Amino acid sequence: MNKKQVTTEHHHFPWDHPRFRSWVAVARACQLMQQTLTRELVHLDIKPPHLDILINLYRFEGITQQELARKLLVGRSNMSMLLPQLEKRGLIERRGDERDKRVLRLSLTPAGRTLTEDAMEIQTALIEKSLTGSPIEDCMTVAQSMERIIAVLLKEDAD
Amino acid sequence: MNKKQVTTEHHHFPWDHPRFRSWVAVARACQLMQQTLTRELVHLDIKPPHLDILINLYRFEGITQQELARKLLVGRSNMSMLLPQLEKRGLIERRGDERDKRVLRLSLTPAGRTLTEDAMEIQTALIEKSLTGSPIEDCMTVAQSMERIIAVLLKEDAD
DNA sequence: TGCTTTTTGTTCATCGTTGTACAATTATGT
DNA sequence: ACATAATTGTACAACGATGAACAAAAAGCA
Repeated sequence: MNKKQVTTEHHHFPWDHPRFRSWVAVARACQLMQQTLTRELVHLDIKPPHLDILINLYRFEGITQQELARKLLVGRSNMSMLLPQLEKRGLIERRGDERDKRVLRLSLTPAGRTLTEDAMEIQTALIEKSLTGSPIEDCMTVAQSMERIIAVLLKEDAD
Repeated sequence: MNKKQVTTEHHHFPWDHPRFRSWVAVARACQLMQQTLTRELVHLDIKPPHLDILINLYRFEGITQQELARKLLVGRSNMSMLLPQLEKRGLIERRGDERDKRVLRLSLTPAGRTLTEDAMEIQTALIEKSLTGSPIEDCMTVAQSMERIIAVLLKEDAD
């Protein structure tokens, strides 16, 4: 039995499929990264979901809650729960738009900007440390595969 | 200013780092995959966390709640919340060990086994469909990178 | 204009996850 | 043997995320 005969082998169990095993590794790595980041952000008194919000406000000043939720792939109600917390802590501001009185435009306060920079430094350091074992071209391959997956699944959403 | 001078450019923002962008793609893909799987499992009345449990019971009969929690990278209390639900639905069994009266040995019932096979088929199909755009060697590269990340972060946990 | 539909944000009940504290059992060490 | 420590599972409060129902505002259309 030559190992090259894989094309004739039947994969009875999911974990025999290379793509399945590959994806399980992705999921576990994500889970671990999230947990580790949570621990390292504890000193700043924020959690990964808050950091995701702050980073997007850092990049896209004046964004809307709706747009923010869409970028983060979460529901609007989620933003309605988290944003008031960050506002009460003086990290962000919510100002109503005069032209469209429905939307609230979001922006970082100076304190929020400083905190975001500190948190991004922590996150970047963690990612760099975790990925130093992988050459850049491998990271590019990973990114391409993930972009493809995202494209497929987003197209799936349109039905 | 030529755009080719990237080697001398400083990366002021995290999203300018290739590894950072790469990881963001990984995280988003994971999030989307989880949401899509949740939708596709709704007919079986289970969610991804339950499926993770069932698959592990399928592979490792007689496993302990503690071992199961360790494999899934979650806390023991989580298993104490979810497993009684699955037991009440007649999908799993929890039997006490006679030698060590602390532990509960877990196993699938016939109904649980059938449901698990149906759910695994759905999950496998979803993964295959999402990854068909990526050749096998790319999947292997992804798997290797993720294993390295997992190794780094698990070593991090040991302190 | 006036009516319907769509969009934006909030509220609420529900669920999964976590961390802590706790009880029961086993292992360790003197 | 006996006291101490470590392990296993549970109970509980807190938090993030979801989906559905709702109110207000804007857009589309007759």
